[in-house]
Amino acid sequence: MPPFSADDRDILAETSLFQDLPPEELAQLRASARPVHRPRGGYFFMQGDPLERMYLLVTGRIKITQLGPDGQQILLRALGPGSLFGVVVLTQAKECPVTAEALEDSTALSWTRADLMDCAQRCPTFALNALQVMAAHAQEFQERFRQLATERVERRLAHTLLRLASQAGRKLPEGVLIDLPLTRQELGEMAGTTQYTVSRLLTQWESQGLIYAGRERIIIRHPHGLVSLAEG
Amino acid sequence: MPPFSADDRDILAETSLFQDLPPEELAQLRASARPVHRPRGGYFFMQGDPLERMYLLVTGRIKITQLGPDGQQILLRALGPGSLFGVVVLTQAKECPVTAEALEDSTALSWTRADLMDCAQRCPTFALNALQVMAAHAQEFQERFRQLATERVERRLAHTLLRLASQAGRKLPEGVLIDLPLTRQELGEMAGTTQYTVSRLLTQWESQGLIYAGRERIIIRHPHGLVSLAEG
DNA sequence: CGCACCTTTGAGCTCGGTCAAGGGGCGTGG
DNA sequence: CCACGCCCCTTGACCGAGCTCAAAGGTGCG
Repeated sequence: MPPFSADDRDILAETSLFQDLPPEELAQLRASARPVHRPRGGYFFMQGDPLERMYLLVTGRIKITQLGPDGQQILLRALGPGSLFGVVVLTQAKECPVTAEALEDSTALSWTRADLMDCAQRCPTFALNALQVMAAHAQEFQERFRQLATERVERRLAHTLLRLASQAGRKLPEGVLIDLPLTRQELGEMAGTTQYTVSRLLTQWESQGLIYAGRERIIIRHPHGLVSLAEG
Repeated sequence: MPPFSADDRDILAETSLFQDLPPEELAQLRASARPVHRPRGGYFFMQGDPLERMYLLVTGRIKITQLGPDGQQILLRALGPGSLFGVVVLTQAKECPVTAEALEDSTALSWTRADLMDCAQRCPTFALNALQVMAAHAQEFQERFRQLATERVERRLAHTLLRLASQAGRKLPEGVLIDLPLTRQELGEMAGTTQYTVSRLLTQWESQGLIYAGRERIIIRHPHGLVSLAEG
């Protein structure tokens, strides 16, 4: 079996980290990619593991979580096909700072630190792309930090839903489906609140016709309504 | 007047972004550096400005703040000599996402995006260094995001003081001075709380002998005491 | 000396976290 | 196909950490 299919080629070409690379570098990266599969509930890596690989999700859904010293968990990101994770391997960090768990059966391509660092050494474009990716993360978390510090739960949850919709939204006749199987608990871990508060807010918004709230399934019926909640 | 002194040379060599660069690149960077001065209360850049320059603080103190859509401000970082700011100019972002204000009379060296990008194109080491810097930011804010989402005010403020001490601490016979003129208000904006709560906690800690709390001046007498508060 | 701003302290209140209980959907195994 | 059980979700009641508002010292600078 070849290590990748025609689909994988598309995925590499569509990933911002690999934009504008010379063909020989792309070929090299394709050759050094290793496919990895994890069943639902499996881990690509766990917080504290030695940091060895970067991943590009091909199929499935995963979540990135971080555990506090007292066991409180937060959900940093929930990702679908085409998303990178473990980008931190491009730095000199020794341990995984987060955990990557499959929400569904998932497959990813993966590269070792050495492969990527070699590429970065040879190809400034790659290093600069990586810089963009890192900077986007830093920006996102700065922004979420501000929201958490200054905004009420209702707004934060509205922002969370809108962000999820923009990252993993699928257009349906009824509205935009958030195409990730997230529980109330997990939404709470993203927005910085509890499952109970999430449940109450979603129920309220559903009764106002803003959303449809099902089991691990949310459809946003009136995005502009949510936006006005999120912005005040 | 020459554009930089012997001190400036030391500063470049000591900055992680410029580590391990070939001598000709370093020389080029020294040549393209532009000194900038701001009085207390002045701005190096403001949120929303066109993003043009990166800065390296040579003397003085500055704070990096972000303004929410409703005018709520948070303080992201407070920096002393040797610190970089405006690193985001290395990306393709068009606007400053934050404001940099001088807490004291301050001077910095600055470079344009073009100068830096040229350097990154020629020199992979520079691009990789930049990647480390960005990654460190992303990590820090991920961590602070988790703290804000999961920890009580008391712990967050303890963490904030310890972080400030590690970044801008000066050893004194009585303890570690946080060498930044921060008000209770500003500490609150860093820890995600109000000036009132900060004041109450500092008073309490002072009465326990953990710290000395003066006007825009804090000395940590028993770091390990604060650590045990911060960690539980 | 006076003013601006930093800091403290008290009183009251509210958002949202905690705890407890119960309903419901889905998958699995019989 | 049905039944069981696990997990997800909802709802109510309570309550407490910390925010808000108000007022009154301090402190340094012009």
